[in-house]
Amino acid sequence: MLDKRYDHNQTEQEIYQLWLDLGVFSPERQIALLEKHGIKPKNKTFSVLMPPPNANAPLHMGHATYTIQDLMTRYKRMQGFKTVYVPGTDHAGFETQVVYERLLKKQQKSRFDFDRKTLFEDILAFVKENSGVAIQQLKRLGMSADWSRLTFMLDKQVIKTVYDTFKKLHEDGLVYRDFYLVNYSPHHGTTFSNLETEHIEKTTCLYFVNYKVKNSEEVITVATVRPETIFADTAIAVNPQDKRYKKLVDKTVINPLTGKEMPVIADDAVDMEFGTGALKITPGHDFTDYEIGKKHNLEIISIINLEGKLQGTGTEVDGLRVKQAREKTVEILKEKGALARINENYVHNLLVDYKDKLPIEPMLLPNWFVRVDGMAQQTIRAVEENKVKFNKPVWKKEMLRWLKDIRDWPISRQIVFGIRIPVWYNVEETKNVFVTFLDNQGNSHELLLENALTEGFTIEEIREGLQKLIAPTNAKYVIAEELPGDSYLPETDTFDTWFSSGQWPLTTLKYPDGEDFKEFFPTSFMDTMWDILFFWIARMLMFSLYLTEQVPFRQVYIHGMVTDEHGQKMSKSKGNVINPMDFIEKYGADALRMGILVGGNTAAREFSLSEDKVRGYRNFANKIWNMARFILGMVEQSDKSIPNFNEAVREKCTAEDTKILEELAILITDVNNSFKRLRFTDAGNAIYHFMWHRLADEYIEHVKNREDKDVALSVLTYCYNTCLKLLHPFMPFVTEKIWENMPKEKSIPLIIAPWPK
RNA sequence: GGGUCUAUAGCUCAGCUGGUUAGAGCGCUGCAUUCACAUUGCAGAGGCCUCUGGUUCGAAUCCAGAUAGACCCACCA
Repeated sequence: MLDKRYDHNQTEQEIYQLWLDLGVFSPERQIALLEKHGIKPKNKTFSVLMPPPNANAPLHMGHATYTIQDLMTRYKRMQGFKTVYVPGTDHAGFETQVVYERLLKKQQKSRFDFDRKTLFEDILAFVKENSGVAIQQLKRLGMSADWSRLTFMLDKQVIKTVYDTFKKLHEDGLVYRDFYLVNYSPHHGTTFSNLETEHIEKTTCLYFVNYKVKNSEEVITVATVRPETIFADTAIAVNPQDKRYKKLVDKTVINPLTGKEMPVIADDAVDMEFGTGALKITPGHDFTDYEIGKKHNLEIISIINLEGKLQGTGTEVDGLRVKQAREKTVEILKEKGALARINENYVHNLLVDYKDKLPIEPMLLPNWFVRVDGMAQQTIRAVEENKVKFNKPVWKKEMLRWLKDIRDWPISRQIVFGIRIPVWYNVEETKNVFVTFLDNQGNSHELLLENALTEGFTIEEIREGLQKLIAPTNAKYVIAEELPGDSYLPETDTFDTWFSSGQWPLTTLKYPDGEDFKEFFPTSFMDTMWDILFFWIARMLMFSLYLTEQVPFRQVYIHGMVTDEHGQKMSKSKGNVINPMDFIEKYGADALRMGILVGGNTAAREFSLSEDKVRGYRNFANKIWNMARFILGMVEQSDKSIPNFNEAVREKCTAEDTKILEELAILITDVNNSFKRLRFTDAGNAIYHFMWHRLADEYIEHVKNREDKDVALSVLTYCYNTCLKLLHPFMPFVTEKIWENMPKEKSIPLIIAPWPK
């Protein structure tokens, strides 16, 4: 009846369709089906939220770890919990816009050719066009998610919740607007949070520049990698302990480029050991200098604009990009004889964005911030009190460390594809806002609103073609979802993606009034990788505690990164990237799932996945397939009167039978204990070993020689069917397919068959 | 600079609160094919458990140090 070899491709499609037809992923339907089969469900729920993959990108191997979530979901579902696995997709604002802009570039266009609204609609259409892929692939992995509950990050109800949260934060005085030195990427045209930046080592020139002391022959030499920012210098700082410079403190020096007088100040932040021990202070373009500048009340000068070009120096460097400006500035310094020397092999840590590793300019820009210390305190308490559990102590520690050191959260992003910050500026009251817009003819303008109005543009025309708006920090505004009146222009910044995804448990379950929220919140199990522990897990905890005073999930499972067979991170440049779909094609989703769940320890920081491993588990699928063939063949031969395993059969058992039954009982206990301890590898390994090396290699061989085949076959079928149940959460497809064909008492689908106790 | 983790077979890793002869998968070697399965079976080789000390009747396991590697956070111009 069954083919000699197990054909995963055909079976997996067929079985997934079977589950969809049953509707069993829906918790309501699950309960109805259980009752139909006369099984009493547990009076408890189990809920898991899927970390939303990017809607417009295909899955990568990291997503194969979603099988951890599906494993728990299936395990609990079989135990009779009312179970829901809620899927969703993310708009991934910044990432998606980057991808889309690359497409535009190929068409010789750029985002500056479109007004906000058009650009947003175009990107959304692009995402929608591609958004089926990720979901199709999740289905191929076997995710038993309730697709009727699918949430997209830009769904109406999500935006509604995000806006409500923003309003509440504002009412509670936790939102503020401030000029602040932020991580600005001239390349991407947006601000980043500290979490979105990193440092890379780079060899550059370290320039030693002389600053003359006023009314004296003396000079102070300063070491810098950024001579172009000398135009914005407002002081020289030395360490108060530094004897070399003691007599120069409070003296005045002359800026070699601008000729401006600036003070020499003393500050502990200066490292005597570094360079010359004297530090030039540029509060407008450096984070340390900004702090020092504020402390000493220094003027803050900004000479780099949003395109990364210099402006306002009154010299030939104006209009040059930072790199060229630096070369030009060095020339000028040389001409003026202010350049002492250059160290050309200086290695320093350059601040870059996480995406393209391009330089970040610290820029003084008005930004929206969320005051987070209160929420952080609340979260620290919840974590310390173990309201939320982590699978390893290290993650709890990491979480607390980050929360205790948290800074206010800049939530503005200057990208279009996201949820717009629902703020409107009354431009009759505040006219000194800076606007970039396309007029009726599609020509671009970049100027002060006042001037635009004088030039004859109407507010409406500007609003329609608006690309970017920068309002001063004291601008009057109202919070509203829709245009509040004719004299208003919208804030053009969008929320940081993590501002909306941080509310994922609330938005997917339809906080505050939805049925799902009442029934399934707090959720039971949250699985993700450690790279977004702060980005996402921390933010979800903070938002949920702030809004509901409850943690959003009771158990956090942090899994490691999937690496190649040598423990190397998969990356395009290394050429070792494996597409999960290739493995599914070749070896089946069941085999890939086993490769992830059992082939390595998912809780380790990294775990390797090799083709050999997955092939091995494909072989295992075939092995259990053939065990079924053997059993079915025997049943057919033996005049079809194999008794179900019961007390009568048990009385006739031989020593071998009793032994295998005892071992099965131990297996069940072990597997349940392993699940309790979230040690999936142990559970899977135990089942694998028992089925292959005990049941197949030994017991089946024994059965072949038995006189009382009825008894032996009854025991064998019982053991085998029990193993199918245990294995189902790991290898759902092949087990369900075999289950359909096995002799058994009840014809309940394996996916909801009662879990062995 | 602050913090964390790892080191066990050729490879990838288990080995949990110390306790017989240190385990698995893959790979390797030899043998077996009208048998449910060659996507198989049987047999086998292969380990100073990184090093040095310490605690202990007993250490892969606990402690200290060394060496090597990985990561997180912060960042010095």
